[in-house]
Amino acid sequence: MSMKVYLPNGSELTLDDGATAFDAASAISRGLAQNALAAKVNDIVVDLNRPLSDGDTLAILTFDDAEGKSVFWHSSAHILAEAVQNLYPGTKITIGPSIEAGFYYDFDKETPFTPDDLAKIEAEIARIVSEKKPFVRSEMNRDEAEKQFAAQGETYKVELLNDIEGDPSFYSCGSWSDMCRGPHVPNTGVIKAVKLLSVAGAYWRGDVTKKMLQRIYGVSFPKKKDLEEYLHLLEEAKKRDHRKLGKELDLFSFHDEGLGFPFWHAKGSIIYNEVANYSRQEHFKRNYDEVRTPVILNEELWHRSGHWDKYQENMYFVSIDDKAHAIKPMNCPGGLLIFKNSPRSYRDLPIRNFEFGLVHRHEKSSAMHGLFRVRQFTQDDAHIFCTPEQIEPEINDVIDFIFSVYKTMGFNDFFIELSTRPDKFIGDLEVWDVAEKALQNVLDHKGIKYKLNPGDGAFYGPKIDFHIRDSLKRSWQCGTIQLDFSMPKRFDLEYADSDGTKKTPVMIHRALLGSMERFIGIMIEHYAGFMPLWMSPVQVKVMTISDKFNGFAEEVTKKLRASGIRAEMDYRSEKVGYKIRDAETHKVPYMAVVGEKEMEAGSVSVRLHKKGDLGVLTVDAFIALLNDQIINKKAYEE
RNA sequence: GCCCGGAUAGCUCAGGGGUAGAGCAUUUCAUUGGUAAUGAAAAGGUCGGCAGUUCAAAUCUGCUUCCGGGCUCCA
Repeated sequence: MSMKVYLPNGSELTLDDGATAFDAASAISRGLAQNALAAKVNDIVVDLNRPLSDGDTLAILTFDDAEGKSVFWHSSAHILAEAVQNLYPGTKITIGPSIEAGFYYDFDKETPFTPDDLAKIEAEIARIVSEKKPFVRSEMNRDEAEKQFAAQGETYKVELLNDIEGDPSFYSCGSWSDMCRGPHVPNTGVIKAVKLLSVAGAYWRGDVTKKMLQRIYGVSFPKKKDLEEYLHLLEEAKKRDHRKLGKELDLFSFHDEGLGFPFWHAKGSIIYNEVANYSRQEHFKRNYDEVRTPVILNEELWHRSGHWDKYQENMYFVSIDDKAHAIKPMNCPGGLLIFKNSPRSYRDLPIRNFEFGLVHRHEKSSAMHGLFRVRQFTQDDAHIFCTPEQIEPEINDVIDFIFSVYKTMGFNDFFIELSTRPDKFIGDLEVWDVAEKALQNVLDHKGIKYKLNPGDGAFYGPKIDFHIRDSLKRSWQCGTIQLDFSMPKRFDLEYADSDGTKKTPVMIHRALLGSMERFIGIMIEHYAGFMPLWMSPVQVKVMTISDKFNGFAEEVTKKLRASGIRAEMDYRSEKVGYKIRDAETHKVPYMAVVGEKEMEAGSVSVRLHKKGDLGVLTVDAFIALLNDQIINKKAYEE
């Protein structure tokens, strides 16, 4: 008897009855059979040795597939756990999933792992891999499983068992086994290269009230070369770290005198101001008005807004004339007071008030991270007050606005999350439902892919967040759009509608870049410090072949600066190669080399960083070239 | 807040119970050189802070501050 299965490319494959996914892979090609890690049958990822049925759709998963990687890393975590229990008997196992890049396993062990331990564990893993032990799936009656765990002292597994419906499945490698849904790679031998990266504490089930476990992070690959490449990539990524580049390029610093409060140096301030100027222009184009609200406001306001209830621990307080005041953690209450200051008509709506709002939040010191997580930052914030009918078009426009700004900044790779009502919220349930639906509608109508994050909304409304990854692929929230029916009510905002009745406006909180600090940090990493010309702190370095041409070089520098170009001259009596190297390492985009020929012709030799000599241009032509790129905010061609 | 690791010159880092090392950067002198490092010299440090052990601590121990990697948190 034979059966047919359907492959991803639409073709069908005829197999003997009882054939497995591995048999199918072998039938397709020997290479595929060699690289096969798992299979996807009717959209479910399963073990390769699982028998197929007639009519199944089948995809063979290799390390090139995201799901293949995930199985590979999950199996690696199993081997890690076995290695740890072999070396450190009495260590309890918990969970060990695959993650975006690699895997981890959480252990309960009396003494924490040391870096030396990691090396030993790696060696034990290599031994297990060399045994090429098959992963064998089995099922066990749950009572029996519980008995076994109790006998082994695997208390965490008992707890996990309680959350499972039906009988649990197990995967064993030789004598070692772990309760697991699977699937797994065929045998330990496929995991050729494993590197344990770090140890960290992690609460059992992510709950602070529970015990802290010892987590080991690792990564693995089917080939040694892949691991080497990955580790090299990691090293390269670390060189892009904005904290490192911020120091090297003299952009910003942090000091013990004000932990978490960034100091913007001259060069960093230029980037900051260029971004802010650009933002202002774009807001102007889109009919926003810029406002400015105070940094300190009395405490009562924060009670009214609900922030005090929820975030007082993260707020700073000061006393003025014996009255309690708070330093603003958000700009919205100030924005509400501006709206409330004048009578409003439906004809005024939507009102779009934009603000570079300087906020302070007391983040835990352990949470701080360069410019990404600070205690003082500036939001490119806006509050849109509108009628219910205007919600969807306004949100639609904001999303377009964000896309446009991110594009100019050079970001195509970001992702979107829709976060819904949290446990601690204000306002009515029905209103929340309407608000969530509105956000979802806009996203759906625009055909935007997003991840749903249930329970992660702001306390006053649901939100759409825009996340961008840093050089180490950690994601950070940047843009945000939050729909709020509660604050306007709490602050008794109203407008006169066309029928003369008073109505409460809807408020949309939104930020495009989010935090200026965070976004600039992300940009520094994105560009590896090679900022686009328009925001480069130094756009041109003028340098002479010898001191004899300093006079002319000074004229050139002056002329460039008179045209608004940030040019600096390197006066040092060094060879031009030295000055070029210096400019290159400081990531200055353009170098203007001046010698005898240039002085006679009134020209400069133009050099672009990373590219090299572009030839000779007259000073005017050079200025025109620069201005074209600056005004149009052009990116460098790669 | 919790777990682990770290802190030596402006930067990157080596060293290690007996008066502190390198490279780069800085300053000075010589050199005036055509697209990623000219040569020489000088200067630069309470080895994060406090206590303890010791004849002697940058080195060992404890505490503490800050930094890094995670967990938790992130309006």
